[in-house]
Amino acid sequence: MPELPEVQTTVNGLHAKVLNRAFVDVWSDWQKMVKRPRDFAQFKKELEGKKIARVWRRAKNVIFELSEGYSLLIHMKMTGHLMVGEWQMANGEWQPKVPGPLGDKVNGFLHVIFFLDNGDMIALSDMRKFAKIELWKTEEMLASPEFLKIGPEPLENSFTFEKFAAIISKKRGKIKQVLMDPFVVAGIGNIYASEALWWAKIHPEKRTENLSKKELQLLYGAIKKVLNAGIEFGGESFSDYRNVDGLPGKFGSSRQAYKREKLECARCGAPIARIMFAARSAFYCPHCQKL
DNA sequence: CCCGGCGCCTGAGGGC
DNA sequence: TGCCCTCAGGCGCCGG
Repeated sequence: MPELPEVQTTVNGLHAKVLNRAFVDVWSDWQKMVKRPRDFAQFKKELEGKKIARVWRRAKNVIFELSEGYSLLIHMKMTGHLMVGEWQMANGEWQPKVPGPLGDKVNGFLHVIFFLDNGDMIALSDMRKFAKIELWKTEEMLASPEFLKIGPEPLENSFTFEKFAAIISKKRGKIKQVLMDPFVVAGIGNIYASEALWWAKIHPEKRTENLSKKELQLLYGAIKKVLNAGIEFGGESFSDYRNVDGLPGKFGSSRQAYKREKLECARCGAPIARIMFAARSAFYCPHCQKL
């Protein structure tokens, strides 16, 4: 489940490996992942020959800035991950040319492969096929309503405490749910929301209107802390996430709450609890995270 | 506006 | 061994 740190790790890896390469072909066995243009043949035709000038991230979207004013946007959703390497078709399946992590079972759900002009390939593995691919004119993408309404980037300097507090004060609801809203803050998902609330000692169901300024300050710092740690460790691979080399991230070693149900809280020793709301599980310490 | 719930998908893991 | 159920959850969308 790639969230901001996982997407950033992917972007960093892509940027290092595919800069200045041009797309020469695309293969897919699940063409409906391509949402724009809806027609796959048209998508392929428009993409071919475009050169990668930059790879960047907005919220959880991986964006390839291309030549001729185009951008290729990929959202990996739940189980998607992008890898760079070389694969070949054998017995009706794509196999990595060189044995190694790319051949791991987790990496084997290849549904889209982009072929580059140096023989390298960018492969999208996505077990659950939720990923979304869109080819835009960059200007249209940047001006699109869905892009404009994305919330601030929590790791940018412009994301000040004042801005964060102002946004939260406008939203009513349970803090964890509000944090995960991509229009409130970009890129925080289930894992990092639970982690940030643990560090800030705030109960995930605490309502935003009941948060003190002190709590908001702690939460603001905790968000930056856990996201930066996530990037530093190359992401979290509790589920299917892998980096561009097909390898798992190492954030798991510093997880304090997520998926630690019944294990001891590192701060007070009480067992971590799990509750469900908004169709999602939240993990927290019932002793030191206050409502 | 707020909230909940479903759809999109499929594999892992538990109960029986 | 195998079948059925639940769970995993980003995000758009719909409806009360």
